[in-house]
Amino acid sequence: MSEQLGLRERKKLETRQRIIDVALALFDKRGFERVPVAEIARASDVSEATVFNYFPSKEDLVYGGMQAYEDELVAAVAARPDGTSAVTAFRDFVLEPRGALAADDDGTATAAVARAARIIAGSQTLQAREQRIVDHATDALAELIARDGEAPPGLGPWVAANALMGVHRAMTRLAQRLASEGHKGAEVGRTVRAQGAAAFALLEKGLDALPV
Amino acid sequence: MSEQLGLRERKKLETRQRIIDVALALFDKRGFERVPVAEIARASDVSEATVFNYFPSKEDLVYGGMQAYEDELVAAVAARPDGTSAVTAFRDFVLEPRGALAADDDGTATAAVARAARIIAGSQTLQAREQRIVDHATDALAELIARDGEAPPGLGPWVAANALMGVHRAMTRLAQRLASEGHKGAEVGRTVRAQGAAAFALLEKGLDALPV
DNA sequence: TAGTGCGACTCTATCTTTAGAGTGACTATA
DNA sequence: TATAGTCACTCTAAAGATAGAGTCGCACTA
Repeated sequence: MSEQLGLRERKKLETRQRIIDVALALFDKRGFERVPVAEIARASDVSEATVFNYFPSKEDLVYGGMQAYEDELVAAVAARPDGTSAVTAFRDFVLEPRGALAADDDGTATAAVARAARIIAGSQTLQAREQRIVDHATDALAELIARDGEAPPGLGPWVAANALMGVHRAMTRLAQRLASEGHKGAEVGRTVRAQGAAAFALLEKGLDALPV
Repeated sequence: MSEQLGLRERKKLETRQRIIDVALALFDKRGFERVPVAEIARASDVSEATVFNYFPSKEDLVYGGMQAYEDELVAAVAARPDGTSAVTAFRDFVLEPRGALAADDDGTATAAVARAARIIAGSQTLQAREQRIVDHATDALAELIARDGEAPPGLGPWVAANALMGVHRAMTRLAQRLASEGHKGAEVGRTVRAQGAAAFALLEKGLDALPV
């Protein structure tokens, strides 16, 4: 757990995290659009310039984490070992227990998930940004898939990428719903992963496998 | 109470105070000489260079406040209004209720005084430094007194300065003793000031006034 | 429709802190 | 008495944060 970071780097991480915590708390209370960045800066004990040093835009205070996750996801698929299909790499990455939801004994992480859901639900700006992130990841993924097979360039790669991303989005929404309903971390994680695995299986076997 | 400082200046004060607090706590626990500056820096969450940015020497962590007080004292005497004697200006400055000891309801300040006494008592280095500070202030004071009267340059000014500084030191030691014995702030302040006033009166009337 | 204000974001100079290597005194130990 | 180690303190370059002014788009209002 102790990353043995230098003082400089450790303080940067702390500042970054403090800004995020403060901002999300304010967003949750008053709504994303009704909290000026200047106020976040004041409450975080930094200057406004510092907030923009860390986060290129106000939206990144909410979506920085998600953006990073999508980037990692695409990178993981791109860097998969030979012999592993893009679909498998995608599935393995998404299903891997990770982050706070893996072991969230006190419910802190689930509370954060529920809060994020509330914040996003309350802002069209943020919903639009989520869409853009997903679209971008989908395109990148489709590109990878297209490079994979020798099939002619049709709709296949993009449709496949979209289907995969759909599982990911569905898992995210399920997690948000469960968290909002008060279920605690470990259970949420298990449920989401199980449902996700089933969904991937469905896609792999083909939609014909859907029970009638 | 709110000084309306900018962010930069406020953080500097906070950092400075945090370093002092951390250092004194460590000194009290282990002794001045047995706590490396590097450890103070680590525990204060700053680099060693930063400690020396704020405090020219390790001793200044303990004596910075005292040094500043002596400087102010000499400055106050130097800047006294016309018609006021150096002795009067000195006495008024020293007897004025000031700082934490003026109103120390919860005993925080007295605890700090007692701690400072313990720390100093445990280090010859610090005792020597205290002596140097007092000597320096005494010389400066003697200089001011000498400029005052037209008397020939004899021992008078220095002896007078020393006598005045003696009252100040005696008051300090009384405060440290009372604090160490568990007396609380407001009472300590009152007692010290009363005893100090009596001591000044004795000097002013001349030692012949001492009861036999 | 022109004006006004707010708020996101940028830019530059300056201040503060850190990293990291180094010096010199003193201490303990062989 | 040589040797190694500890520690106070210094120095320089680079990183990070702040101040303060300014741009631009947008909403509200006269």
